[in-house]
Amino acid sequence: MSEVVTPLDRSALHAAVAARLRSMIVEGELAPGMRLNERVLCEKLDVSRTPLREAFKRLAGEGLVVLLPNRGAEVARMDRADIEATFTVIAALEGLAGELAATHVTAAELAEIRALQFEMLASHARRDLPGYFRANMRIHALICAAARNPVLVETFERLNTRIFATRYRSNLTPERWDQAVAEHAEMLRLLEARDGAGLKALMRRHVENKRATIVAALQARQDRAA
Amino acid sequence: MSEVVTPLDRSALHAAVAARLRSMIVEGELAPGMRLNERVLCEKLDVSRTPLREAFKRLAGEGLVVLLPNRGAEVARMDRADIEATFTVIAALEGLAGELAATHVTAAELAEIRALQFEMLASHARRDLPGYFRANMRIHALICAAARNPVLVETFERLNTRIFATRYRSNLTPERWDQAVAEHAEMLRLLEARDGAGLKALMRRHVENKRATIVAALQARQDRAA
DNA sequence: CATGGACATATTGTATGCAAAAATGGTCGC
DNA sequence: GCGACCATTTTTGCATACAATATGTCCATG
Repeated sequence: MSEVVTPLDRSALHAAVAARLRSMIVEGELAPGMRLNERVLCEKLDVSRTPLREAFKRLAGEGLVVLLPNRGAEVARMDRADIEATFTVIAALEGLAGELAATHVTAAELAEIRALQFEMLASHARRDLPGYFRANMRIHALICAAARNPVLVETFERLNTRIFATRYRSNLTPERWDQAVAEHAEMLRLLEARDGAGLKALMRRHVENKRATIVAALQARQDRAA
Repeated sequence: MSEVVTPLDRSALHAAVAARLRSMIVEGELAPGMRLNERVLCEKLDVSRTPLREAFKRLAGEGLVVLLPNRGAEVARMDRADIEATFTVIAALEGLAGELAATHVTAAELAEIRALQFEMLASHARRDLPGYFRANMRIHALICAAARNPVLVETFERLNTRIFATRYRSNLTPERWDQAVAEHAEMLRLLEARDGAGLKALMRRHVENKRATIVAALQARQDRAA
């Protein structure tokens, strides 16, 4: 196992450890279902067990980690049904975000979303999937922020974090990719038109389309395995 | 300050402490903004600092507690805007719950919701507000459960916990109370008719009406204070 | 009287020790 | 060869000790 990657901020160790673990989980370095061994992680992060255990509890509260009584902690597992259920809720939340953003979005935000839309088109043209997802993700986050509802932002982030790898590191067929780009163009148009109802419906559908793609891919993988 | 109320389950102390604190926060025994002094709570709950601090971190992950660097923890404060924002998200979530419940609700669940509706009518007739809220709350929880989406349930509970006291211990004008009861009758009718779209719209509106009532009450209180 | 600084106290944050529970491994019996 | 059982090791959970930070108090000074 590798050594300490980057030294942690020694003030507020538990928070720093939680942040590091969160990122390791999101990046897949700590895979779903993986057991979180205290001794190993203490050595790796160069901290004692106290802040590490406190970080576990924090992440358990966020739903990223599951605590097993007397058996420590593991990265939360997500089966197909969990992922589908999570996307369903996110679809509703993003629908709400779109609806509210249409009312509250500022000119500066709209300009930034336009810029990101072009970045996304560039990545699409280059078939640069990581670049595409980066711009895509920022557009979704910005629309959510433009809703001016901190609870919505927090809830969205919380759920989005859990399915981050699934959502933003999946494969896309050329058709589905084209469709997603077209949906984003329409999203931008509706946002510029301040059409809350339209944006709400589209964003919900957009996320539900993503859900369908992901679920189908997971189903196919499951079938291949069987 | 009072002594230990009920001894805690000594296995899984941190979880037991978290549960106890959660209930104390929801019941208002630990009010929003109140500082959580470790020594005091250790004595009161008869545990050492370790499980107590782990419980703090857990509740922070759930958003019930805020951690202040080097200054411990306090019960999360909720100003008028936070409460309003929370209701807005809950309204969307309950809308989704209604929509999905219309498809997935079982006959047994429907029967129980009918029974609770009658209980609620009884409490309303007696002007028994606590009894009314008890039945009311259980109906909302049951519809949410009937949606068959564990992520929705978890997210709903998480947000509902934060505004629990506000939502379920508020005052109601006779008119607003009558209106709420009427909305519940309509909710039941739409659920029986398996009208997902109708129930979605109604539940969202129902919660948004509640939001308006609460926000107006908070505003009035604020004005009086000024 | 307000203000600021030094000291004392209280509180929080991290590391470590100890006990209990779970995992491991090896031996025996079948 | 396989599985059950027991001893050993490992790991977790809680308590406590120690260090660092924040808070409160008192007095001196303007």
